[in-house]
Amino acid sequence: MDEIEIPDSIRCKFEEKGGIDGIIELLPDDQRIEYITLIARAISDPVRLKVLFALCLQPMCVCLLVAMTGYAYSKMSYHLSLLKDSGLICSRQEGNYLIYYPTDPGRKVVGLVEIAKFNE
Amino acid sequence: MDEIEIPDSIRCKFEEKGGIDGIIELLPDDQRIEYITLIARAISDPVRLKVLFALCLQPMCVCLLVAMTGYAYSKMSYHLSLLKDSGLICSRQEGNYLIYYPTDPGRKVVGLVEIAKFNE
DNA sequence: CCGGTATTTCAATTATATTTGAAATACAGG
DNA sequence: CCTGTATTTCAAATATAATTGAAATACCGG
Repeated sequence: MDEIEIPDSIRCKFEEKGGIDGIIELLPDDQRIEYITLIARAISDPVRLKVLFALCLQPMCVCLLVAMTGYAYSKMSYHLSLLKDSGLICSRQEGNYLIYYPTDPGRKVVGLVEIAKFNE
Repeated sequence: MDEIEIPDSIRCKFEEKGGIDGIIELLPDDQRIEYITLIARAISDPVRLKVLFALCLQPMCVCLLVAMTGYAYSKMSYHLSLLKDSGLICSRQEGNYLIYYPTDPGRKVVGLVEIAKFNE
């Protein structure tokens, strides 16, 4: 099936694993890949990541997040909606206020990031 | 210092933590935040994530990655450069071929993602 | 029901990321 | 040195994401 030249140093191991098709089978399925990239995109912005961390310390209303970051309301609202759409945070209404707090996956993501010390 | 109204349900805990300034101090520092977002951006694309997973299974030359994904060379090269710039993969030359393989942080990222089963 | 506060939504703009195909580079073997 | 293969680079085009400020919504207390 493969008509590709494969460099000697990897051919043997590569073929042991069933070639390209074998490797593809060992990869996470597309649904999982999509989910991971969704989460990664959500935390790929410094303010969104800080907000997620902060909410894990303390649920907060939008006005506090605005005060914490210096962002405009509309900007914060946009970023909160991305975090919400990715399932990392949610909110409850209390009077005039919307209190945002992390979901279980949100806490898990923060936990994993904290494990990863990346001490290069 | 804060001239913001804070909803009752969170005021107490919020002030215990030192208010906004207290919470900001508990957050990861900016350098760390930037590093995490760099990594997150790198794996925020499905093909880049698959490539990283695949390289953890088996170092590969570009032609194999191209065959695996169906991407054009120039496209694959662009995505490889992003993964490389983020420090998740690197390469060694062997004759005509460039063999890409994961760095330690690259393997660590894949390991963390594998831990995170996100069984919602 | 009215005025005020908290927050979101919207449309227009700007910025960033990705794709594309052609041309350039780099190496191996004859 | 010439040819072929592997890969990258580049500039132009396209697509996606983020910012902005104004207007809309939602809820509260009087």
